[in-house]
Amino acid sequence: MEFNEKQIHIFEVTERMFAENSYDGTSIRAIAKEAGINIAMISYYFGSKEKLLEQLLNYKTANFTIELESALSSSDDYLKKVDNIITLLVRRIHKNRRVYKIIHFEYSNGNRQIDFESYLKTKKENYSIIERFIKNGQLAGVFSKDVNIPLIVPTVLGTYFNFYYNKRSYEATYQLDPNVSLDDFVHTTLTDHIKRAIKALLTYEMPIGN
Amino acid sequence: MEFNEKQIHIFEVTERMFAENSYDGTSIRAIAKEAGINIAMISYYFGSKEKLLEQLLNYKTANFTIELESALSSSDDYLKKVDNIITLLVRRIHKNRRVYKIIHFEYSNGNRQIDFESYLKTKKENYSIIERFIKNGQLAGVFSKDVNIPLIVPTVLGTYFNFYYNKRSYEATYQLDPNVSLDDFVHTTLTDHIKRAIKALLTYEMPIGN
DNA sequence: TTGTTTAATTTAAACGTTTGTTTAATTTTT
DNA sequence: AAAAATTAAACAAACGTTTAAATTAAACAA
Repeated sequence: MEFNEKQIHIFEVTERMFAENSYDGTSIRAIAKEAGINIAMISYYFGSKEKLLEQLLNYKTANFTIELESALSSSDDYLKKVDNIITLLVRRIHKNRRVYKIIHFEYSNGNRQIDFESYLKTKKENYSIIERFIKNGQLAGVFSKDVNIPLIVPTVLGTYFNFYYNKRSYEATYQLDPNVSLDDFVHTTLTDHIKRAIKALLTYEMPIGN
Repeated sequence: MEFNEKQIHIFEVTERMFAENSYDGTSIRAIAKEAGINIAMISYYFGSKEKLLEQLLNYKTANFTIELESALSSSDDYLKKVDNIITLLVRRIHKNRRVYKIIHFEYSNGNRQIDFESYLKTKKENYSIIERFIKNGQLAGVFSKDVNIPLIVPTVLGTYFNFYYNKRSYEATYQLDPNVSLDDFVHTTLTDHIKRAIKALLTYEMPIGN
């Protein structure tokens, strides 16, 4: 799919508004006003509001084949490669947090039918790369053998999004340093925590009796 | 706040519909139809749709003071207590996953003003209990000293919710055993994974050079 | 370059529905 | 007889979508 500048601008505005106020909480009039266009342009360009959502999701997730391969082809050791992967993952989900939020709330419901095959395909490919890396690490004796591999990425992404979705109460509970921006916190403290958790998980050997 | 049977029934219906179709995606007519009542009853009982949301959240989160104390006062060792806490946490969030989803979307937006002080207070109390437990474990030499304590619960909850919010693509990617119910999977495989991750994180000592 | 024609874009206005809320009358309970 | 609960009907406002006219851009022949 090719989109012109105006369509991409509508995508940017729509992504922000859908993420903040949900699909049904955002009227096409509000989108048009924010984007500086006439409401009829949305039907003209995308056909309907629902098709706008579908094309938005496919456009925004089209480049989700992250550079995992290059991160894994370095000469670093296994634990350093884990760090590299997590740095990449957190950077991507933080950059794309809004479209992820839309997916979590509008697509995860089975009740919306969206053509989203390309997203699922990319997800499978990314998982295969990570799975192979971990299995190699297990064969090399670095990683523990009884790890639930499919649940590792959910732990990485979940930690980030649970922080993001609870930012409001998180700030109230822990009084974050107001001089540290969200971006800084995510790419330092939060990323370090996730790196630590995953490296620990991958190298953990159950104490006897468990 | 005291609510009669009819109000509680409306809460149950509303919770499910708000979680599935969002606040703005659920009309009070749809709620009334599903609950078998007249639409005017919602204004009569709750004042407005927005006040229904507020009272729903407060009602559904009123009992979030989980039995952490009892789980920590047992004679189990520290690692077994971690297991106990996680079992409790996962049970609670799974049981209350719908209201959590509403909170994640409708409240995490700063733009909705809901009186939710009691929820924040409970959260702080629960965190204090967990913080004290971990610090005791650190003093006892069981837990590592350089753990980010405020981010531990986000990792527990986040793993669960990332699975829940991506269930649709998760199933497509990993072909879950269709004979294992969601409840079973959560309380066995998923809970075990989280237990392992947190115990590993709490006992992990960074290799030299990191 | 010109003027002319065709296509693409943009607009304001209107369409029928659905929205949350309120009213006033009715029924049920106390 | 008084209070509480329930109902159908109506309200204006907002919704997604479509229409037909107006404007702009592109293509083309001279």
